[in-house]
Amino acid sequence: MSRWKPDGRGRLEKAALELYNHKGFEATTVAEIAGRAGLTERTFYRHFADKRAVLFPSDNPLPAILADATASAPVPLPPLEVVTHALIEAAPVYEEREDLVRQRQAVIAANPELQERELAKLAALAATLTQALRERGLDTTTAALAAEIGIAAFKVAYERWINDPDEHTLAQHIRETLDTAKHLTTPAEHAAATDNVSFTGQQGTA
Amino acid sequence: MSRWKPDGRGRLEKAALELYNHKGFEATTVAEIAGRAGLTERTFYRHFADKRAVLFPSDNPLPAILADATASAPVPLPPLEVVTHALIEAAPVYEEREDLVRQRQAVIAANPELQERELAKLAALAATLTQALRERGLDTTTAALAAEIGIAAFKVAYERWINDPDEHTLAQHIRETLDTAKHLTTPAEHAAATDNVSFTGQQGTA
DNA sequence: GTCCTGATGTCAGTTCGTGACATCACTGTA
DNA sequence: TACAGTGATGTCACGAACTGACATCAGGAC
Repeated sequence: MSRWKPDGRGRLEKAALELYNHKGFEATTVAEIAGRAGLTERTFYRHFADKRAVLFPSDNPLPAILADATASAPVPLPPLEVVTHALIEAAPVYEEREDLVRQRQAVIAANPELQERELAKLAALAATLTQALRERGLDTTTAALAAEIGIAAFKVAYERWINDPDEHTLAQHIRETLDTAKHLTTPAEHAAATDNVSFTGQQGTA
Repeated sequence: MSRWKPDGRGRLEKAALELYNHKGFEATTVAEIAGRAGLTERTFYRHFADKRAVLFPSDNPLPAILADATASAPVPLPPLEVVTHALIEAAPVYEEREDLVRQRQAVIAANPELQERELAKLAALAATLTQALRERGLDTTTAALAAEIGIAAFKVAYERWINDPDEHTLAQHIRETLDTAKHLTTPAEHAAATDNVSFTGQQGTA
């Protein structure tokens, strides 16, 4: 028989997610994770760069999907439509793993360190999109702007998807959010649509 | 005479920036910073939450400026114009400290950990903007979207300002970038403006 | 069979970050 | 003038995050 139980990496991922959920990210030590997976701390660091990386898989398919979708979009499409197309192509990656994504998101939402890492990952996706748009012939600024705005809209759409359970698909939220974005420069009835203004008194100057 | 030299915090900030510049962020230990400032490591942590915080001042005036400018903008303005107005109001904070800002940015650009923190700070600004927009009567989604798009555009404008020395002011870059954003959904001559397409072959799948 | 490879273990060390307690110039007050 | 209180700092001890160097040893290649 084999010298070790198979898929050490998978066991570490599973153990980490369980512990992060059960007792919180900060309160969980790497030694605990490794122990639960039947491995040592040192081995954890052979699979993951740090304690946070275990939640951010390195075999992430999103960059490739975004790059391919951007490259293959019809040529006459305006930049933000290309980005919208690419993001909708990527949506199934989330939708197909909904349970895991939600569990993961709950852990991230509870910890600022993990939120930082999440933002970094999104920024990396924006960089991927930027490069792919440049390869379509866009100048650097336009490419970067379309990419960053696309990711900005994705953030909002993703949060809505997470918070409005099975109301819509993520792809639908992305489509709707980017449609909303188009009207942000017209002086329509944006103001005081309803009176549900929250007078909390705090300014959120964190 | 006083028991200690005055402005320990300031000395720590100065020492940290010098060392981060000179030998890099990672290679600099907190003990070194404290030593150079004539203090101890423990005292460093009384002034700053961690090694990175020394580059991100806690008395940051930006949230208040953005919140105030958002609250005081003319009512009939479309959401993205309100955000543009607020960002331009905030620009002098950077422009007035240009030397320090550039030095700080060089350090951040050289280190992923610091880039993460920078992204987190920008996300906090987006949250501040979102709240201020909601208090103007915008619904949550529109507010969040306008705020995130504004910050996305700010990122691009800021990077252009940093890289194009004294070409334009930051405020001008912000204005131009957000003007560009308005045309991102129209199928104009975005494609192949010139032939400076870079065929690097790599997909940037980091 | 022997050699090599690769995933893991062991161990020692550095650095980050924190809690607990000590010090002592300065400040106010009787 | 004495004396208590305050606050910025120092000292010490410690847990936990990472890392480099070397050891182990099943299984596959030849």
